Amino acid sequence: MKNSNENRQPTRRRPVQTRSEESRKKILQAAQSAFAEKGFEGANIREIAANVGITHTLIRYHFGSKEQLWRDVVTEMYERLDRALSFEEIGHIDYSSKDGLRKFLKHYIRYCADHPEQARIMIVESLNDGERLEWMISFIRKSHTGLAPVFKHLMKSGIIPEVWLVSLFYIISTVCQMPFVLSNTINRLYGVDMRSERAIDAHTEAVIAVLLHEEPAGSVAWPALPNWIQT
Amino acid sequence: MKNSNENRQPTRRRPVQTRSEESRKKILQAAQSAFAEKGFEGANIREIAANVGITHTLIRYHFGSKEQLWRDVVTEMYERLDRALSFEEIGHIDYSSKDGLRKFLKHYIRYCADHPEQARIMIVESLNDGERLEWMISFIRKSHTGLAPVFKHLMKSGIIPEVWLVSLFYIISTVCQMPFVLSNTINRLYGVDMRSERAIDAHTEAVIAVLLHEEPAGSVAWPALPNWIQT
DNA sequence: ATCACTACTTTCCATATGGAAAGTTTTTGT
DNA sequence: ACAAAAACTTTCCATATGGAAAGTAGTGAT
Repeated sequence: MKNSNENRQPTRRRPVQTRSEESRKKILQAAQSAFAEKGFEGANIREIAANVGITHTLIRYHFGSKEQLWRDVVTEMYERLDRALSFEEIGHIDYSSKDGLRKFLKHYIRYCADHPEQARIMIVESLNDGERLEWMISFIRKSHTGLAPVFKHLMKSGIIPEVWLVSLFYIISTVCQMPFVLSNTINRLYGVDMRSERAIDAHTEAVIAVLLHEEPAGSVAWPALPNWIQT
Repeated sequence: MKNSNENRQPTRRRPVQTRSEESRKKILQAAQSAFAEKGFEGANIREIAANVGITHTLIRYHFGSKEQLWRDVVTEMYERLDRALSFEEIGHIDYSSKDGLRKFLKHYIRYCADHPEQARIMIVESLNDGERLEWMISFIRKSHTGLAPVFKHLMKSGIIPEVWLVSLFYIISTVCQMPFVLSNTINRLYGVDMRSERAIDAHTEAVIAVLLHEEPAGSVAWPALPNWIQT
């Protein structure tokens, strides 16, 4: 009744219908946006359902509860991150080189730009604290466990100064994430759309330049800024 | 009726009583925590009132509405930030030197550690977007306007690579803020209390080392980390 | 002391929300 | 085509929430 997987073959008859999967996907997508915007408590399943064009009770039918919907959203997000940062993708890079770090940053910044909801949901739950954060910690720990050797190697190779690992982790990750997490503010403040290629490229260049402490190539045309900040 | 200032001397008689000011202060403090934890919609004035030991209608009496309470909280926060980063404090520093940047970072990181709610509220409202963010933008713009010359100077002096100003702003500010914004996650993940002096010092050292790209002095004993990350 | 004003509480209301129960429609295997 | 199962909707309920109205208690000037 609750878990979607158990729901699939309960009496071992009748396969899942395609319309069901379509509804599920649409609900998950809308729920991800809602939870990222409003947080768990602020989001409401009626609105999510309305955005998908269904009734709120269908969410309960598919996911059992608002809480379980949230868990399925988070699970899917971290699986997506795993795929994006899997060793198939970046595992072959030589981390001891500056070029390796550059590639990693490009990969991760692109991911953050494409999926800002992930960091948003993580942050919102961190603020709230509580059981949902505790549950999410296992996913976060997995990510950190995978990346820790990379960062340690970078420090030992002298590419990054040797600092407290926790700080380094949050310096690198938030520098990649936050402009996209805060895209609404940046848009209202600077009139820049952080989802634009120009902005993503400019930020990628900036992060690489600051972390590796080298002047940017200058190949990127930075998005223009309004007058109040220009002079 | 609505605005607290108008409420002070409505019929220009009877000064404000001290108990009133005490209630106001306590409400503002509790509201700041609540809004930072749950966001505007998630926070509820009944709970805030209960934490202060009053009834929720008294909040309405003092602030007019939940919305106005939020505005007063935000206004107070940004006034506090203004005081902390006012030119009296850091205006005399020579920004063109590395030492100037070091002093600024120490100042600001200390502020973020002492008042993580500010960045939390700013972030939550950015996620939500809407009228409240628009209203808050004027405060944010003021901060950015004040700091932009500093960052531009640092870039022209060659202390920081010349990058897109928006990126630089969010790189520097979030690097200072986020570990304290996410202290709940860090605590659950690494067992480290980011409010501790050791953690604050370690992070300050890390930020300075990474941004200025110099090996840390090593005078700070980093907080110990759990086994799963150690090896 | 007492009166007027401030500070605060009690009570009530409309609405929103997650969830439960029961019903209806659509799909599918035979 | 038809019965059974899945997919989805309608209806109802309990609770939570912000706010309004009216009442009570505390305070200070005279």
